Amino acid sequence: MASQILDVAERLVQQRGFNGFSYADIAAELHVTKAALHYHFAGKAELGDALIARYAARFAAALDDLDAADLDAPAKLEGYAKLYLEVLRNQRMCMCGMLAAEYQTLPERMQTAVIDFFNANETWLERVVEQGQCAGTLRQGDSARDIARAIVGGFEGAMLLARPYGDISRFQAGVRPLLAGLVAEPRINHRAARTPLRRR
Amino acid sequence: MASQILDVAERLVQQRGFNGFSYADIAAELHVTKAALHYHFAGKAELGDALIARYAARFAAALDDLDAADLDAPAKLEGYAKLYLEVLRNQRMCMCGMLAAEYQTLPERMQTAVIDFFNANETWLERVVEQGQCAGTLRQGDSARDIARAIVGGFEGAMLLARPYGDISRFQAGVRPLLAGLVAEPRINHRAARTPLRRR
DNA sequence: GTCTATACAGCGATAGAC
DNA sequence: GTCTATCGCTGTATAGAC
Repeated sequence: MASQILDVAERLVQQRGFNGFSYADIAAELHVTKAALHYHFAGKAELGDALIARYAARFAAALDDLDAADLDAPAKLEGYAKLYLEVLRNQRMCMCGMLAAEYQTLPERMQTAVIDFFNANETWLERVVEQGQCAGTLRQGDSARDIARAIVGGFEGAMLLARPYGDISRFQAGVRPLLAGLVAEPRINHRAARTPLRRR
Repeated sequence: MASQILDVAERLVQQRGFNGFSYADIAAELHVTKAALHYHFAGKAELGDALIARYAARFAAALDDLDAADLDAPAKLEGYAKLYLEVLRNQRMCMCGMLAAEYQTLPERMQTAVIDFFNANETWLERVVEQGQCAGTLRQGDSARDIARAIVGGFEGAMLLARPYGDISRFQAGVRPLLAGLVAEPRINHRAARTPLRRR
């Protein structure tokens, strides 16, 4: 039961925001009463904690899978983009992107958890970017940390805007130039070089 | 009076979201009653309409100023970034970025107004990018439209993430690699070339 | 674990006096 | 234009029976 509650609440947070749904919404959808929900999650703050914890764990597992696949940096970034695309396909915003907007209104524990989520994302991306810069598949110039921040920000922002338009292709269109600017130019006399994320 | 109401409401929307504040919040801050607010704005939906209209008009005027300054494309983009930076400095999110997150919960007229805001931004950026591509100051490769979308998305996303951290430099760090990837490489044998937004 | 019933605060909104 | 007073509704949360 707890997991079904989380399923419904998760969708509602991602589509309407933490301040945009109520226990009554969840209860109605599951055909139970509000009181039943309070048995599983004492209050909305605790429900929020559980939502982020599960979401972050699932995301971390997806990143582990990408690491295990032994891909080069551009391919890993492409896989990372696919994670976002899947969320968008369900007409949702990234949960923590949504919560970032509402940040000032969140209970303290949720605030900390949101920050932790983005820290984990940035750390993972930073390693990928370092890998790519060493291998020469990603452009040098900015620090791996700054590039990681540009990627998270660019992806979250592209999602944020694609959703109101109801147009997934807007996400892809907005992300492509960002990645194109990060991937290293093929070296002179290396005409045959190509990667999934090459410009054009 | 109406403009003071808008001032307070504007700050509350940008910091807490449209679902994160109430008439009571505004009334308390202005030392008036809720009923007084309803005299100026019939309902929250009408208040929201007025908020976006004023915000969008102010933003459009700022873009006009940038056009009037007769700058090259990278300088215009830098000026555009400064607009975002100023909002962030006041510990706020872009109003329409915030509303984009809450989009599904907004009254219909507000939804339309949010879309219009982003359309105007993209159109302006698209012209700037075209100008830069023709002049050779911005990289070719992606369409001006896609690059414009990447810029709006990247900026909104960088804001979205910088605010929870309470760290303005995060915005700049996240935006720099994005712009660096868009600005054209200085041409060979043009060592002296430099623009405000060059890589490094 | 789920229910009924209820408490109590807050919400957006309105009527009518001043 | 602003007030007092109040409405009807929804919000989160709890007590206690089953």
